[in-house]
Amino acid sequence: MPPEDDLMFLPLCAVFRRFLKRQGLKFTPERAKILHAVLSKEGVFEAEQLLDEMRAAGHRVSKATIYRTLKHLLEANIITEVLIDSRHAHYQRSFGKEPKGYLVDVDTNQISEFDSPELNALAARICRDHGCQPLSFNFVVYGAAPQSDSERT
Amino acid sequence: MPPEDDLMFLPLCAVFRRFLKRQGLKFTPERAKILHAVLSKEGVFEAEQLLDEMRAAGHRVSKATIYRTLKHLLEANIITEVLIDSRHAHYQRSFGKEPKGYLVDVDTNQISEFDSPELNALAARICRDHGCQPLSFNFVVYGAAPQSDSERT
DNA sequence: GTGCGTGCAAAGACTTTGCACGTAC
DNA sequence: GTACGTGCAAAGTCTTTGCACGCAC
Repeated sequence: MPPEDDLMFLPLCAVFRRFLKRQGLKFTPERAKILHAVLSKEGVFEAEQLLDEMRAAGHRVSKATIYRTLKHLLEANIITEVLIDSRHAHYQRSFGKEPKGYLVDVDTNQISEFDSPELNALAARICRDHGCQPLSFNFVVYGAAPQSDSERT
Repeated sequence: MPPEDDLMFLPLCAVFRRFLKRQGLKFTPERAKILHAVLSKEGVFEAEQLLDEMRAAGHRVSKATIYRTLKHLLEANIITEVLIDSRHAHYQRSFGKEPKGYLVDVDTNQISEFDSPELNALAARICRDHGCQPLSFNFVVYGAAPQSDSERT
């Protein structure tokens, strides 16, 4: 885990504890470990990935607890769901970050994120035009990276 | 079905037939009926909805055939997938339409579409900046419609 | 007549849930 | 000590697939 993420761990731990206490929920070692694993992910991640990486790191967590904790992290606004495809859920840390846009290379499935100051404004304008409060948005662009001659079919 | 959709049926039928022939596939009554049902949908729709409506209209089609045909319609670029939530797939007719943006009212789950000339340009620019070819994009804004006093919790 | 298409039911992928035991507060 | 949390396995939801029979070409 890069050092910046360790820097985030303690503060976000506190945020999460406060959120849980407010809901009458408990802060458990499993939840702490899952939060730590989440913060170790640079970009977009999936539930199964978290599980694999936590197990590889020697932590014993069940899939059920991962899913249950991701739900709490979503409610606590520490992570956000990113809709990349319709097969399974993708998440990303969002606490302390501006909403992003995502670019998916459909050949490699690599996902990069980009800042999108104009998207915020656009989303807000669309909502205003329809008489509602903007809550969030999801913007994903799909592109094909030019392939080298050797790869071309 | 509104008359405009009937106007689309014959031309899109021809498009679909050509697509199928090109792939060595067959044009069957089931595929025709599914295409007709798809064109009857004004906005975003789901596979299960199609099935229900077709059955209500007295057509006997299996779920499997619906899913298999939706796949062909996607490949034929007659419909497009819209990522609204991570639970199940949403589709919309796309043949002859510009790509749209979508606004979801999270209270009522009502989905409206809007034109987004600037999104095309933005998606293209993002791709260019990352050295790839723009293929498509998905932009969904989530908002809360202001509730009347009687509804407010 | 051949090969693709269809319906059905079973299997698959991802996510949620019921239950018995454990532990944060 | 009392909820809430956990792991496990089973159930749930949406989608895909195997198979035997049928039909478009």
